[in-house]
Amino acid sequence: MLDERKKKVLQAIVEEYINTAEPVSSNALTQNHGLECSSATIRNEMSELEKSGFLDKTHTSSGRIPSAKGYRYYVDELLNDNDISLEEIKYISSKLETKVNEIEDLTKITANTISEVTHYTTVTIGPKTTTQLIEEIKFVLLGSRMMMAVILTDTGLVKETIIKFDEDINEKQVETMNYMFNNKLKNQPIETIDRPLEEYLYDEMTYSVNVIKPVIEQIKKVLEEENKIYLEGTNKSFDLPEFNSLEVAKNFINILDTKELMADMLNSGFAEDINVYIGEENEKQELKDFSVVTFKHKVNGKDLGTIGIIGPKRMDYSKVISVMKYINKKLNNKNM
Amino acid sequence: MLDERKKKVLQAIVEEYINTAEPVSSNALTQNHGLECSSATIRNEMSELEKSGFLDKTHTSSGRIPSAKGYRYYVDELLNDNDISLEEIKYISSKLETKVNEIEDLTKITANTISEVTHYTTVTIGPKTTTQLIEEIKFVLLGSRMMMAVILTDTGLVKETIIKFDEDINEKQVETMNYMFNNKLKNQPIETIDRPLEEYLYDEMTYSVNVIKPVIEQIKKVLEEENKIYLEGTNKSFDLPEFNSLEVAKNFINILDTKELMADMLNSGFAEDINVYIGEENEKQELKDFSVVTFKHKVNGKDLGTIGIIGPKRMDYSKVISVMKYINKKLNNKNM
DNA sequence: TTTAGCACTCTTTGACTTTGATTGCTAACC
DNA sequence: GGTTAGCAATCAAAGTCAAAGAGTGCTAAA
Repeated sequence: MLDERKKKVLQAIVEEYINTAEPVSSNALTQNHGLECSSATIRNEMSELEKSGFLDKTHTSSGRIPSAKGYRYYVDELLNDNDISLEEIKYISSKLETKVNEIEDLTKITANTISEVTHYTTVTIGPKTTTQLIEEIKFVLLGSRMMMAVILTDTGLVKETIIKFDEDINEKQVETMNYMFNNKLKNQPIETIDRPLEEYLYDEMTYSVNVIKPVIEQIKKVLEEENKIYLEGTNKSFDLPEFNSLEVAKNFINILDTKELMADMLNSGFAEDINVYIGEENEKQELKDFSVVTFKHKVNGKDLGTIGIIGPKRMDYSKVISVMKYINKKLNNKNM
Repeated sequence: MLDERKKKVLQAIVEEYINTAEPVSSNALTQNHGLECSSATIRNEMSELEKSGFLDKTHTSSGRIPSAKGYRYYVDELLNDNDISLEEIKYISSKLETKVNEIEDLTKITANTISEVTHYTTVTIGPKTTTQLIEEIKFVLLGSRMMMAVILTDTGLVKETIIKFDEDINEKQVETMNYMFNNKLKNQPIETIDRPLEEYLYDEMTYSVNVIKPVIEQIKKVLEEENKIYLEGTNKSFDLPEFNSLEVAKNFINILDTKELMADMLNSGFAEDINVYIGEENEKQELKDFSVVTFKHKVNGKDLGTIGIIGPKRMDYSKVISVMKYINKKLNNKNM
């Protein structure tokens, strides 16, 4: 579709613009980009790339910037997905070797690492519990009117929640509950906690609705509720020149503050481990001036949640994708 | 110290400046502030208030703005701590009646309410665990090499943590642990988890260091580690005119992103329930251009943590303090 | 003690100019 | 035919300047 030299010019413009955040002039490309021709020739190429929609101009006499189509072509065809230094490899490795007890902590460390290496803001959400199986459920009495339910899923996720009662309960009751819930729920999908379970429990159990109802409700709630969103490196974005515009900065803060938007952003997306959304490719209108790269991270095939990088359209896609691919590889060798 | 009219003038200037964010002119005070005199008289008063250090000027021919001393005098002597409307009372009451199972949730709801009513950014930290007593500690086996420890303190705080082992453990061992830990730790301060406990356990117990060591370490860690910081309404601050300066906005984001700074900010402070720090009164240099109001919230005397409001020095202290006092009253009648 | 009047100060705004970077086009070159 | 030098045209950014407007401080009178 594009001849070799056009590809080179496009790549050079995208990379130069990613580096400098300034519209790229024909002159700037005559040095250090392996293009053995004059600025006039490059001007001709640029003009044609603009006609085909790969480049934009900010005004008639300005240099060129990549268009959405230009970025997309770069991401699909031109980027280097091994753009990672030895120092970065060492840093990432050491961070990922941190011993963690909870999946959430590994997700946080991973997100933090990505943010540190790429200097972009990351957003994190836990894995959807609704697709998982219940491996074990345990109840612990705390005091006389409070109980904790601990649920372990097949992917190693642990969720816990506190349940309060209006009447005293005793160890015996908790034990029975432990037995019956496990009996009915072990290795079952989460939807099982519903009518059938409720009826079974009412029939079989000796104690009252006052005890059973809050238990079922609270467990359902904690398993179905939206996962928490974590941010890393919000301030990093503010070092970028595009955030010198107050409007952009405000916009960005508003977006990060809207947790539902963030959750939708992270949960949408295709089956791919890594998805790139450039500007208007984002489903959400609010994100049209930003690019988002989402990364579903897994350990031994177990879904740990999704990490998103959110930054300017002029994002360093090579670096971001290289880092994610490397982390992906590393995590798959990790034993948890 | 200040005669009545000077107080009135100072109060009027502070309140006008809080409302408009513009330097206040002598003319602006002749209307709607109950000052029965001409602008010239007010100019004379303003001149004297400036000499005594209560007011500042941005330049020779500008109106006046309150100085740090001016704000302090206003907060100590002039503010109205019942500046709260019926709608606000209703809104706050309904929010606080939400049924919660965990202390953390109540803190979040309270912080969210404050942020909604005042339109400022709030920062939240949980109560210090180190001052609390252990009421109960329970261990739950999850699978064969994983255990959850649940710790209940005397103030009703529940902390849980996961512990992983390099060898299999069984229900019997967990039961013994339950017995022995409770035996030694019940109603004891958290410092008890230390040498004495360790030695006692090694002596008395049948199983190995491999099992006991991670348990003690992890419990210590979770009880001693800094509480998480939660932010509410970061974006709200960006509607204020002072955040139209990019420098201020960046600064603010950096501050909010520095969790240690936030933790220190919330943990410092006097025994008072409500503390006000205006500009340079803040211990931390970084906060010198902001004001912080901290609010230790309690239910029936039990410490639930600290909520901080962070905003411009031109903060609506009356509203903020009125809201906090009202919430304080409400929470003390709440039964948990 | 209060107030009217007025000169003085200083910011803000907008119009206008200059500077400099960059393009697009044309004509010559290989 | 593709490549390049040369040059006019374009436009943003920065600088200059004057006018407008808001507000004070001082003086003298009430």
